[in-house]
Amino acid sequence: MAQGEVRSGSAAAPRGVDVARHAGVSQKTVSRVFNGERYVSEDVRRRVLEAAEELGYRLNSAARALASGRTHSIGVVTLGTALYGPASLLIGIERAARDVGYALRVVNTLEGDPGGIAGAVEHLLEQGVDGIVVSEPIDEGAVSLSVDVPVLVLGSPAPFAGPRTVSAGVGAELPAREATRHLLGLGHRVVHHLAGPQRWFAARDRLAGWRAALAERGRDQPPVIEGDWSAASGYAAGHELASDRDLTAVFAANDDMAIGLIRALTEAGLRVPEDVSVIGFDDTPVSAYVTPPLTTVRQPFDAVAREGLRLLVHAIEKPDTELPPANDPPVELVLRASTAPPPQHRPQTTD
Amino acid sequence: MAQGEVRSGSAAAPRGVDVARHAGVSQKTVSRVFNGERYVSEDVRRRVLEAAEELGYRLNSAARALASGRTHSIGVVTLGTALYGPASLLIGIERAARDVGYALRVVNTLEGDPGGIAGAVEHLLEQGVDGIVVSEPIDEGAVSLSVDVPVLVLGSPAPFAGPRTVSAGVGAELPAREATRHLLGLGHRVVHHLAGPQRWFAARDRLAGWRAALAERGRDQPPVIEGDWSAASGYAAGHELASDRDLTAVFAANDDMAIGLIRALTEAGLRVPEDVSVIGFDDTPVSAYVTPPLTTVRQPFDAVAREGLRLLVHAIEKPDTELPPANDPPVELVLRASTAPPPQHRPQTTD
DNA sequence: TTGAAAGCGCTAACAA
DNA sequence: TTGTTAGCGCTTTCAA
Repeated sequence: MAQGEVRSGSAAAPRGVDVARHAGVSQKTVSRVFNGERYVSEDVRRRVLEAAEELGYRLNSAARALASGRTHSIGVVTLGTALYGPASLLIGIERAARDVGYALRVVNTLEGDPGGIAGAVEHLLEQGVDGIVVSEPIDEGAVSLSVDVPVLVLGSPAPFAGPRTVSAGVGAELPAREATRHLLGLGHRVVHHLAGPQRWFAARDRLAGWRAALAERGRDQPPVIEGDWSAASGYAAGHELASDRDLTAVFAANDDMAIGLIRALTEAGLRVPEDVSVIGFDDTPVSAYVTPPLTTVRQPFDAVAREGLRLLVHAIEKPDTELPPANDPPVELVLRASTAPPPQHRPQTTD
Repeated sequence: MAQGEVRSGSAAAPRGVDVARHAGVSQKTVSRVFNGERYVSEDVRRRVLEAAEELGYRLNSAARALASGRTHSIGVVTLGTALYGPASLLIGIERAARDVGYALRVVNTLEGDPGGIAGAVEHLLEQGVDGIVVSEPIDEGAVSLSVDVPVLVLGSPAPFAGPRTVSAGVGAELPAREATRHLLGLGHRVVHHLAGPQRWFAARDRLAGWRAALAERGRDQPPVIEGDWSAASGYAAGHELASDRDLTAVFAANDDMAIGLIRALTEAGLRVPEDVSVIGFDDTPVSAYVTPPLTTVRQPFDAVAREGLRLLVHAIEKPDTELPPANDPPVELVLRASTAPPPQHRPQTTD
């Protein structure tokens, strides 16, 4: 194993003045160099950089923040991060933030946390951030916040009204509708929905898309079963649904639930997709490799995060100019083996 | 939808002196109240709190950090966070950190990033952190860092030597050995290993455990196949392994690869567990619901994070006292349906 | 193109 | 128990 060595700092950290003295310039000039300001001669810049290197100088971000009022950091409120969606969004946000020179502060609010999202936002505000991202929010009723920085809401139309609130990745309804249409197009007369927890806006959108697809074909809407995103809840739902003689197709609000659902159906003696078709949502990395490989909806998490951050940074850095046009990245239906036409031998009524 | 309202800040944020004036005390007293210091009369405390509430006062953490030299925040370097393990660790870290009053700054270093872990650490140091967590590091050769804060390395024996380096969750070898033993105990003569990427220390530990289990029984070690943690890589490996007539058991270094592997074996006409037993590692939330439900090793990510943070915070706050004894939380073998005795009909040689 | 001076809002050290 | 004073290391403003 390659061992790295860590030089533990001994004396106090060098400051800008130390570098300045070393380079024979003023402290302000050091500041100029490190902020990439204009009006620094090439010679001076080089000398400052050398001196800084030699002393192991690092800008002190606390001092910088205090003097400038800007922290160059963005706070993220995320829920249930171990879920594939939120985790993927977080990665995308970090990436995009770093690319534009912002650091990330993270607060993870699990459902049921005292204070909820509002508390998490408050916490971030105390830490000092130039902007806030609320990733995949849930409905916590009326929330009143005193926020003086721009807020980006990811994965739902902004649940907080506010002059400096932007959003991205709000397009879950349409793909949910398409997923349902896909099943309908295969010939299924009824499509059941295994919904996500309805406090999540993302879950509501999917439910709405499903309803819309059924409505446009004039189909009945069977009762909705609500899960909690977990495979375990999908499994429980599957046991319930398996007793329904009319069951031929289910649209699950995420892949994990779809996987649990399929397991339960399999245990009940139903084959997927021969007896029952199942479609998921998210396209997690394992979804293509479960049995049967899951037909699902792929979400462009990275693109959503990047797009959202673009808007947020604009709102931070050019507060008085208009927002650039939003272009939500496209969501994609991924056809695999868990969906098929309904079984022939089942009784079929006419329209 | 319940709409929250956001009161956008208008004037400049109130400062400690403003609160002080309002409450008729000195600024220092306000500071005392907000830091929970002793020697503040109940009456004064109440007045200060009321004034602060009224003005919407919030401590300015940049000023605090500048004056005190402490940021009350911890930086996390994490790799490929969408993986279940790292994502779970991150949640645990955030939780544990918040519980002890620390905020979190996150840098996500993907494999192949310029600068790698060292660059990420440097980045955190610039932001100002009181301690650093390196979660599930990979081997990037000799790394030389000038770090003057304590470092916690999660999931591997510290790859950075250093006076203020602690570690937790380093026990992957033993459970890997037990997983292999389980297969051996079932009667399998050979256990193959589908390894994780060997730059990850976590993957090396699992490989070592597998080797150790085979060695203690004097069994041959078949060639190791190396994946990249993904189900896709497990699938590719499965196609390779399926042609091996002797294949009856595989220990995969994580659940995702195990799932891909099973898919490939299934496609090759091999049944799991009747023909081939497969055991995974991690116990992701879907592992119990794939077909067949996966026998695996459950990692106590939350406990590991909590334990590690306990050590880190000790190193931060009491740098001169001895570390409390480490107690790595236990890892647990979860028996499900993907493992069974080897097929009877296969030719069996004697020991 | 460079520099000097004046804070940013807090905590530390000391006094009262 | 409370207050006073002096920085923390930068950026801002203004002057040279």
